[in-house]
Amino acid sequence: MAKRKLNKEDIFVATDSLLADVGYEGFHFKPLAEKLNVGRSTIYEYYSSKDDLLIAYMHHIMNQFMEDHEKIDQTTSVKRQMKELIYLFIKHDRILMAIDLTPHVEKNGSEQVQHVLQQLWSYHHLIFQRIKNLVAEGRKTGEIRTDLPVSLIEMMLFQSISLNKARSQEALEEWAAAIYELLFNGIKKNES
Amino acid sequence: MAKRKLNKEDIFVATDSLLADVGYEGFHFKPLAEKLNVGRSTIYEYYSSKDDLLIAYMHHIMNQFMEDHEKIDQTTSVKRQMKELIYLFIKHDRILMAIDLTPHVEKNGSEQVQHVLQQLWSYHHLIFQRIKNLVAEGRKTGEIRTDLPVSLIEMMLFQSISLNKARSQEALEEWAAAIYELLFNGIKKNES
Amino acid sequence: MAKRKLNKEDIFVATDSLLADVGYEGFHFKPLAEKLNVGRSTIYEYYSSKDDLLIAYMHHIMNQFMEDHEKIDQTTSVKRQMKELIYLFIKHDRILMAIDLTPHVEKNGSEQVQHVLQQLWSYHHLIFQRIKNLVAEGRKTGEIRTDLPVSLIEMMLFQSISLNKARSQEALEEWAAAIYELLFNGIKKNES
Amino acid sequence: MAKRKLNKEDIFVATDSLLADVGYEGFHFKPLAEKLNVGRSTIYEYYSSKDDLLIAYMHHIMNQFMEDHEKIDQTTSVKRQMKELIYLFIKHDRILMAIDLTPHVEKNGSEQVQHVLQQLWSYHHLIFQRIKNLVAEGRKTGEIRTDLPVSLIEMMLFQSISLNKARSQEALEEWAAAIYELLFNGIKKNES
DNA sequence: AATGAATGAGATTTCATTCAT
DNA sequence: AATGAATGAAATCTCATTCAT
Repeated sequence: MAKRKLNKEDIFVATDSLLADVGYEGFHFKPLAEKLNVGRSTIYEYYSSKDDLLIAYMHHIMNQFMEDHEKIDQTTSVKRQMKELIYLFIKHDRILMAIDLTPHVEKNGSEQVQHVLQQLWSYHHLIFQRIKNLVAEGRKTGEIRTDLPVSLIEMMLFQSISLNKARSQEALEEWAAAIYELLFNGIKKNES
Repeated sequence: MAKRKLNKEDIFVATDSLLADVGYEGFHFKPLAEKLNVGRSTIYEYYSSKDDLLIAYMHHIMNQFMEDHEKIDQTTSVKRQMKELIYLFIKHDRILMAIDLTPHVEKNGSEQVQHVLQQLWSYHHLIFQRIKNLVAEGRKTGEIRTDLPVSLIEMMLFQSISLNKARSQEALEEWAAAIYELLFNGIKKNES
Repeated sequence: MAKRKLNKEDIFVATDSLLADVGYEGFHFKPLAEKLNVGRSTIYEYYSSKDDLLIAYMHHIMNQFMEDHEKIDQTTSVKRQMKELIYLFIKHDRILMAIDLTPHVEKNGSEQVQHVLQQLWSYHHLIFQRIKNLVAEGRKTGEIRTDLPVSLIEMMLFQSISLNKARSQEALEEWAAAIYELLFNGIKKNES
Repeated sequence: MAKRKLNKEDIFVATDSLLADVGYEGFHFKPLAEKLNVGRSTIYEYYSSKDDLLIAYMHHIMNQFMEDHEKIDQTTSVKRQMKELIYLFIKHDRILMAIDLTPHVEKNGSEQVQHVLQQLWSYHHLIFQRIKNLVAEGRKTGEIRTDLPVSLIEMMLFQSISLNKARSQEALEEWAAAIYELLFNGIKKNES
C-alpha cells in the first residue's frame, strides 16, 4: 500500500468543520488543504472541483438524515412524530447548512452535477413536505391550533433545525424535547 | 457643471436591495454601480472601500432599529414588551442580514473599521441582552415557564426575526402577533 | 477622455502575431499581455475569456476574407475564378490558422460562443464548397482533368493557402499566379 | 514476480495513436497511461520526462523514414525518384506530425534533449535537401519547368505529405501516383 | 519493475481598488 | 465630482513529475 494520508471521509470532516466556521464564501481550497495538512492540489485527486466536493458533501449529509428519517413510525400520533422529527433535525443539524449550499452550486450546470442536485432537491422537498403533512394532519385531528397561519407553523418547525449551536452530544434528546415543549405548549406559564 | 447624481442615501437603498437579492457574496461593486447608474469608481468617492460601505450600511440599519427600540415602554408587562419586540424584529428584518455581515468584514483589521464594528457588536449584544432580561423578568413574574432552558427561549425569540420572508407591509402586525401567539401559547390546540 | 492605451484592434494585431509565433497552445494571456504592455487582467476588460477573444479574432479574419470573396465574379471561366480564389487564399493566409482554432474552442459550449462558432463553421463550409463547385464545373466544361480524384484536387487547392510563409506583400500576386500555374499546368517542362 | 507489462514499443504505439487522435495538446500522460493500462508514474520508468518520450518517438519515426528513404535508387530519372519520394511521404505520413512536435519540445534546453533535437533537425533538413536537389537536377535535365519559383515547387512537394488523411493502406500507391500526376502534369485537361 | 499518492508550478479568471483625465 | 481604464492579489484548476512502498 502506497503513501496513504487522505481519504474521502477525512475530507468530509474537514469540509464540515470549515463550512461551519466560515460558510460557503470563505470556503476555499487553501484553508481546507491546510486543515488536512496536504497540498492544495491534492484535494483535486479526490474531487475534480469545488462544486464536486460540495455536492458529494451535501449528498453525504442528506443521506445520513434520510436514513434516520425513514425509521420514524408514521402510524403514531402527530405529536409523537413531530417530536421525533424535531429530534432528527437537532441530531442532523448539518442539513440546514447543506441545503443552504444548493443555490451556490446550482449556477454551473455541468451534467452530472445537475443530476445529483435534482436528487438533493427532492430530499429537501420531501423533508418540508413531511412537515406540511404533519401539520395538516395535526389540524385535522385537533392536535394543532387552526387559528395560526400554517406557513408560520411550518417555518417555525423547520427553523428549529438551526437552534442547535454548541449543544453537547448527550443533551441532544433533552434539547429536542425542550424545543418540542416550547413549540407545542408555548413559553407562557399555565396556571394550574 | 458637476452632475449631482449620487448621495449616500441612494447608495444605502441600492446596497440594501442588492444584499437582499444576492447576499454577501454576489454583492460586488459592479452590479451596485449598475443599479445606481454610475461608474464603478464613483462609489469610491463616497466610501473608501467595500468594507467601509458595508460598515456604514450596518450602522444605518442598526441605528434605525435602536431608535424604534428605545420607544418600547419598559414599564409594562413582559408579555406586552415581548410582543412589541417581536414586532420590531419583523419590521426591521434587515438587522439579521446586517448582523450576518459581521464575520465577513471582521477579517481585515483596519483601525477605523474595527472601531465601528465594536459599536455594532455592542448594539447586537444590547438587543440580545434585552431579550435575556425580558425572559428573566418574565420568569420572575411568573409569566414565563421555568421548566424550559432560558437559552432556548432566547434563541427562539431571536430567530423569529428571520420568519419574515415575503410578508406584505400591511400584514406585518398580524404576522408579528401570530408569532407571539405561537411562542407564548404553543401550537397545541387547547381544549376549551 | 481617460487613460486610453488599448483597443480591440491592438489586441487583434497582438493575437495574430502571437498565434503565428506559437500556435494555439503557447497562446496564453501572459505573453499576450506582455506584447501589449499591459497587465494580464487588463485584457479581460475587453474579452471576458480566452475563448471569447479567439472567437472574436476568428470572426474578424473570416469576415475580411468573406468580404473579398464576394467580389469574385462568378460568371467568368473556372480557370479565372480559381486563379482569383488562390490569390485570396494567399492574401488572407490567416484563415487557415483561424480555421485550425475551431476544434480547440468548440469544447466549452457557452451559449453565445456556440452561436458564433456556428457562423464560422458555415463560412468554412462555404469556402470549401466553393472549391468543390469550381472543380465540378471545371470538369464539366472540360477545363479540368477527370482522371484525378476530385478530393485530391480539392485538398490540393485548399492546401495552397498554407504556401504563403514569409512572402513579401508586393510579391503576393506573382506568387499566387505561380501557384495557379503549377496546379494547372504541372511542374513538368512541356516540350514546345 | 514482476509483471512484465510494458515495453518501449508499446509506448510508441500508444503515443502514435494518441498523438494522431488529439495532437500535441491533449497529449497527456493520463490518457496515455490509460491506453496502456498502467499507472501514470510507470511511464517514468521508461522515459524520464514527457519531452524525453516525445523526442524518442520523433527519432523512431524519422529513422523509419530514413531507412526507406535510403533505398531510393539515386541513379534513375528525376521523375522516377520524385514519384518514389512522394510515395514515401504518403507511406510515412507521421513524419509531418513528428516534425510539428519540434517547436513544442525545443523550449527547455536540457542538454541531452538538445542533442537529439539536433539530429532530428538534421534529418528534417536532409529530407528537404533531397527535394531541393531533385528539383535542381530536374531543372537541369529539362524535366522540370524553370519558370516557376523553385521554393514553391519544393514546398508543394513537401506539403504533399499532409494530403494523406484517411487513406486505406492498399490505396496508398494509387494515391501517391495521383499526387505525382497532379504535380507533374497539372489539373488542366490537355487536349489530345 | 510498478504504482498510488502527493505536489508545485503555471494557466485562467474575478474583483476590489487606484490612477489620470 | 465623476469616470474609463488598468491592475494586482487571490482563487480555481491542470498536469508533469516525484516519492515511498
